[in-house]
Amino acid sequence: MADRYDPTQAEERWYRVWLAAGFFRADPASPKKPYCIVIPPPNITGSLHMGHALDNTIQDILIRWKRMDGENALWVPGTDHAGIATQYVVERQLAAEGKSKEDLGREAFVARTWKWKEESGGTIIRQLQRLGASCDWDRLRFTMDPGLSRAVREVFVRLWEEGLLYRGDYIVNWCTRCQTVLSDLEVEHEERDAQLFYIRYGPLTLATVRPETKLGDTALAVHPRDRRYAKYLGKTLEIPSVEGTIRMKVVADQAVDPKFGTGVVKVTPAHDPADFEIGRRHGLEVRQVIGFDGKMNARAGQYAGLDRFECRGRIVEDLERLGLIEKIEPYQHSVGICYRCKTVVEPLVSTQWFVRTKPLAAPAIKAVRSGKIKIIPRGWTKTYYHWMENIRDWPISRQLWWGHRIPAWYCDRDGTVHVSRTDLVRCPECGGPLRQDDDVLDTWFSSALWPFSTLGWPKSTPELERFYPTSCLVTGFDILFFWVARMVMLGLKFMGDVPFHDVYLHALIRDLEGQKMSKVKGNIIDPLDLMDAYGTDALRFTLAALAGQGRDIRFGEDRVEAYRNFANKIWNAARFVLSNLEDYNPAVARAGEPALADRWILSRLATATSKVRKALAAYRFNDAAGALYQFVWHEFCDWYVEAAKLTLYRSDSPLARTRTQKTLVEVLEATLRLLHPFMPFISEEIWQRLRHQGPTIMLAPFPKARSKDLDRSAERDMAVVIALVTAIRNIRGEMRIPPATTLRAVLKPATPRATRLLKAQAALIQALARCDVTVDPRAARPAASAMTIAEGVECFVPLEGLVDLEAERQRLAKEIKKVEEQIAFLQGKLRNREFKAKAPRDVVEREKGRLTEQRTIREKLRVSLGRLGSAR
RNA sequence: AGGCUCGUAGCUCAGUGGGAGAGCGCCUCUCUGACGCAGAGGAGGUCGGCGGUUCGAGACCGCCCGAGCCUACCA
Repeated sequence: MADRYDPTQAEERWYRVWLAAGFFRADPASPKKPYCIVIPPPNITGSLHMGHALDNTIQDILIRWKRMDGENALWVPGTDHAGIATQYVVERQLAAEGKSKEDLGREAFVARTWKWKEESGGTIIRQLQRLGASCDWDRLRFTMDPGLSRAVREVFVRLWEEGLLYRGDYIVNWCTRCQTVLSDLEVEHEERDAQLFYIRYGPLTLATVRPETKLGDTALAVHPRDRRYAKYLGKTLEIPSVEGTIRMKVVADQAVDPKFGTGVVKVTPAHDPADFEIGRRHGLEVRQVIGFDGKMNARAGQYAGLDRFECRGRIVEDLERLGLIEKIEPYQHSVGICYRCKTVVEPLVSTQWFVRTKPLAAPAIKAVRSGKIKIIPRGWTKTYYHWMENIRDWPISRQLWWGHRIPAWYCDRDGTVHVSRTDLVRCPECGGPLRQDDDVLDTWFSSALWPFSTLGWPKSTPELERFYPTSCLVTGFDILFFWVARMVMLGLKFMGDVPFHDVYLHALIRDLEGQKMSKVKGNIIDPLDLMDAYGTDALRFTLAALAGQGRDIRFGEDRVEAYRNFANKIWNAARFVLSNLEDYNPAVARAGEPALADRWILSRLATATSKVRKALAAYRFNDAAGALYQFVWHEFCDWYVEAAKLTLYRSDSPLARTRTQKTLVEVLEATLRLLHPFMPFISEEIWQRLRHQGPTIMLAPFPKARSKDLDRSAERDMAVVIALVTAIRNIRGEMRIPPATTLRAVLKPATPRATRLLKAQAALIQALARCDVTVDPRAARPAASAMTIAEGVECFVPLEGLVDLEAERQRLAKEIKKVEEQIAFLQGKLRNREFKAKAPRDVVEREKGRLTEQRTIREKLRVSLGRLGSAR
């Protein structure tokens, strides 16, 4: 074995083996308890970023854990057709060839996009495999597969039949670049500096940030109880303006805030969501002056053809010239921008399909309230309720070509609308020609069906029967509304049951400055680079260790390096074990009585095992990773392996040697199984070199903590040994005595039990602390020696000729100071009568014990210091 | 505007009512026979601030300051 772990070849090799052997496959016919996760389908345009790496590492940890634990684990993989993003990519390709999608026509464009998907859409799947994802790849799904498309149609038709779907003219968020409608969720908001223009409207003045929309004004509005303007209510005013004299009616509406600006607003139903509502309430005309291209249209008269923002400047100039601008104030407000291309969204009225969400939301709220769905961490439930309770209808049509085309047909002859599971050609009413709706459905519409469409719905399949509802959904909190909430609504609606029992929402990964990673900022950390540099296992372990955090993970590469070192540590521990096994005979080992160190490490392993299990069950991946790290490095490697060297190299008892070999192998093997969900590759690589049962660690049982291994007395005794070794090392370190110098240590135990223990473990202490040990309950302090107390045992280290005794004086003074701080603290606590009266008795007793202990230590240290002084 | 989250060692973060922790970084020593991607030792913290509850608060409550996120029809 090499002295360093090299991940590159092991990873590729094992993944190929696993895949070929079909270890990832789940069988719906298996009688084992089902455990199912459906992957949040990545976009086909995507390539693996840190968010995917985190999300999928967590899922793989869960799936591998459950699979090892004997459950029928199914992880369904797939990709998402990502309407806007994919169409954008192909349009850009066309543009490079000097063509537009219109040049190709719809059919050819869609064909071309399919071709692009076949060629480039699989990148992220290969990258997930690189990450070690143990998905059942035979079940790879795509949102536009025939089966899933059928599900989309079925849902659309049934919603229509039940009146949960409607088509209407509404003000929507329009992206003038993407040329499509956006749902509220797809609009981001950004605080921007702007100007607030105070414009004279006849006898009134009003404030606006969008003077260009004044051309579309169809009324003025004030608050109904605003006395200042009561006399104008219902009147129509003649107003001189840039377009000449215009006539405006003054209406009263609750939506107007009398305290803002002048308390008067201009109403532009065609270009402002609030105004649209006001317009509806008062039957106002919708006068559109900005086109879907973001330019002023013919109704804008002299301004026609100008870009909306250019027009703003021009109108302000013209108003100023006419003396109609009263003042301009600097103003900050939030602007809606397209989440894809960051273009400022234009509210526009158009005909769209909507889902009535209120009836769907009610059961979705109940599912969480009743505990049928558990959201982890808990804090997100509140956010979920708030959104669900204030839910608004969902516009689902998108003006794109790439996606599920809306299954609605219009008859121009009789004006009827037909929604159908099968394609229609002739009008069922009049036999006239039909034209299919041009739009496609929001990508999230098909994603919302993912947990059941991937399992075969609307067909009834063994998979659905077995795995629905799925067990857990793992995703980022940023798509709680986009995706999670909608899956819950549609799952309940069409399956009659929740889509999953647990939702684990993880944090978002940012850079060390807390900035979101983005190509524009150039602060992207590519998980593939990290895997190249440090190995997949190191990256996975890092992500698990960071997963416990709140909303952000500030990601620094040095953390990955640290866990690469951890992988190497495991590798070398295994190397140590394997290199000491040539003569190992398990049959002989069974006869050996375990020594203290053996009992101790087995007990620690049992503790680590239950910690890991508990942490995984609670989705506390950081705790699980921490427990593993602590155990492997600071218990197994730091102490047990070092202790093993004594019996392996220096003991003359063959039985002791075999027994140590047995412990080493057993602990290592179990540790590898514990590590496997986190570090699949290195664990398999080492496990295969050990004696093992079964073809792969993937299917070996996940360790259970055996209560017979929990050994309180071994832990207590080993704590004494460790404390003494550490104390002696401390003296060596503080006194600057080189490690090569063998010290002498005189141990003076205070009880017969301790005496027996120390006599039995003298050789171990000796080896670990590099010193010659004498155990003597009646020992007198040797002259010119350092002294310390650990676990009640006095320990003298003669320093004659080794160091300047002044250094020891200082060291002792430092220790005394520490002890005195403790004493003062404990005394203060115990002097408090209320503490003694009200605190639980065991707490009081513990503190009393500590106080006497610290006092004893202080006295001994003082005596030591005094002797040193007089020794001079 | 409302809601939520966070403020603990130089950095990144654990710590969900009883003796302030980890990783990295830093300082000293070590070429010890698994590992220098290592070993041993060490320095470093008024737990954002102020009040309150409690025998006891980094943890619970209130207010304040600071950072961030989400929701909203602030023209």
